[in-house]
Order: sequence, then C-alpha cells, then structure tokens
Amino acid sequence: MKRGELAATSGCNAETIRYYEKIGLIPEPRRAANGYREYSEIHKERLHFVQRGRELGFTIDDLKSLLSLVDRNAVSCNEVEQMATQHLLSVQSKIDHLQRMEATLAKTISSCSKEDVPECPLIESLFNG
Amino acid sequence: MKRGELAATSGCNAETIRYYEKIGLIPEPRRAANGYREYSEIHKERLHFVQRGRELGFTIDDLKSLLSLVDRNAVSCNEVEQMATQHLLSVQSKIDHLQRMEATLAKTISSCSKEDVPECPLIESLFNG
DNA sequence: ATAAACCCTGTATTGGCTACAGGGTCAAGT
DNA sequence: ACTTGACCCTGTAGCCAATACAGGGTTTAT
Repeated sequence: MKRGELAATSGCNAETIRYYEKIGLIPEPRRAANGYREYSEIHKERLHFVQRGRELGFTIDDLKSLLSLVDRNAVSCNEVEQMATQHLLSVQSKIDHLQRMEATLAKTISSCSKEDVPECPLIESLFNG
Repeated sequence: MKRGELAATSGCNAETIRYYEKIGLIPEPRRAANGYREYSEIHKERLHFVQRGRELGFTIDDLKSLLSLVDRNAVSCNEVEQMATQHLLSVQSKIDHLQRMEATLAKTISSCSKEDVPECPLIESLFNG
C-alpha cells in the first residue's frame, strides 16, 4: 500500500502519516525500489490505533506510552486504566472550563439590545467584568 | 508603571505583555529615559479587556476586531453580538465534542477489570473501535 | 561595592499538525 | 514516443498563543 492509499482508506491526511512516522508513532515501512513507502496491515492497524486515540483526545505522548507497552508486550490493564482515568479527568476539566465560558457568554449576549447603538453591554463587560 | 508591576497587578505574565504589544493588541507605551516601558491606566484597561476576552475564549483576531471597533469609535452592538454569538456556537461545539470523548472514555474505562492482566479491553478498543 | 532583582532585545520552543518548494516517478492518453 | 497529470520523495516553514531563554544593561538594597 502506498502512502496515498493508506491516507485514503484511513481518512488520515497523507502528510500526517509522514509526520507520525517521523515522531515514531508508527514504524518506518520498507521502501519499494523507487523509494516509495510500502505500508502493510501492521501500519494500518497502528495508524488506526493512533487515530482512535487522538479522537479521544489522548496526546501524542500518551499514545507513545500506550504503544510502547503494547510493543514491549507489557500491557498492564491497571496502568492503562490509570492513564485513561487521568485523561478522562482532564477532559472533564476542559468541559467544565468551556461550560463556564458558555454560561458567561450566553449571559452577556442576552444583555445585548441587538440594536445598532454604540452603548454595547458586551464590550462594557469585557472592559469592566 | 513598569512591566513587572503591570504583570503583578494584572496577573498577566510579563512576557505575555510584551507579546501582546508586539502583535498590536495593546499600544506601545512610552519609554523612560533608560528605555524601560512606562505603562498608564490606559494600558492596564486594555490589557484587562484582552485578558477577559481570552478567558472567554475569544481569539486574538477576535479581540483585535473588537478593539478596532472601540478605537474607531464605531462599536455596533449588532456586529459585536454577531461575533459573540458565533464564538458561543464554537464553544458549544467544542463542549459537544469533549462530551462525546468523555462518554466514550468513561464507557471504555468501565469495561476495565482493573487487574494486572495483559488482556486490556481499553487497548483492544483503541485497536478495534 | 556588589549582588539580586529587575529591564531590554531577539530568537527558539511548545503541540499537532498542515502546506509548500523543488524535485523524482509512473500510468494513461495522444 | 511523448506529454500530461497524478502521485511520491525530502526538507523546511507556518499556524496559534504564548512561554522561555540567551546575553546583555540598569536599578535597588545591603
């Protein structure tokens, strides 16, 4: 499988695949005689893992750690669970933060008269809030 | 007021103040004879506006637009409300995204036996999910 | 007098990609 | 046979919003 094909079937940007290789998230594939990368199922699975992990918001470093456990055949469910729980907490704290923003924004917007006047409570609240 | 003092009273990192100045978010202050920046209340208010805006998640560009309206004495409540609403929508979509992550993470974590075994459903779900 | 604590400038780094420049290769159509 | 376009290669620059650091100068306190 060439890079474009892997990109097409995985939905991952072709440049991103090269990037993941460069930073060591997926192994370097062998090369065809012309220098083109030749990907196998192994790479596809690995890329899929990374994509899933990124969708769930794990950092590149998290994924490196998880993959290194897998590669060393040393997956400890306990350890993995700890990382995931840690990550879940950080996701929850981001949600919390955004919800605060949301509430303040909504409240501020609702104070707006929506007319074309210069006294804008929204701007005021940024200056004085 | 020197940079460090403005940093201390505003809670904004001193380097960040310099950065905001460089990108044109706050005006260049006059300089003392020794070259040190001399900030006035105007700068402090401006910085406060920027800090509030950033806390609410507005981008630097958003804040530039808002401040340019203020500076041109051309604040249109209508226009401001549109920007804020647009931003609120993007915050809500981020929340939505994170909540999906949260649900999936929580579900996956709950499938974990929490024992020190190699069969890790969490890892499995990243590979196969 | 000297040391700590500030200030100055310019530049590099972070994360997670994405894009581009400047080439080489290959398959299809004429 | 030849050209065109689509792919592939490499290295490097750019994005956002800061933050950090190197290598100086100045001020303040002891």
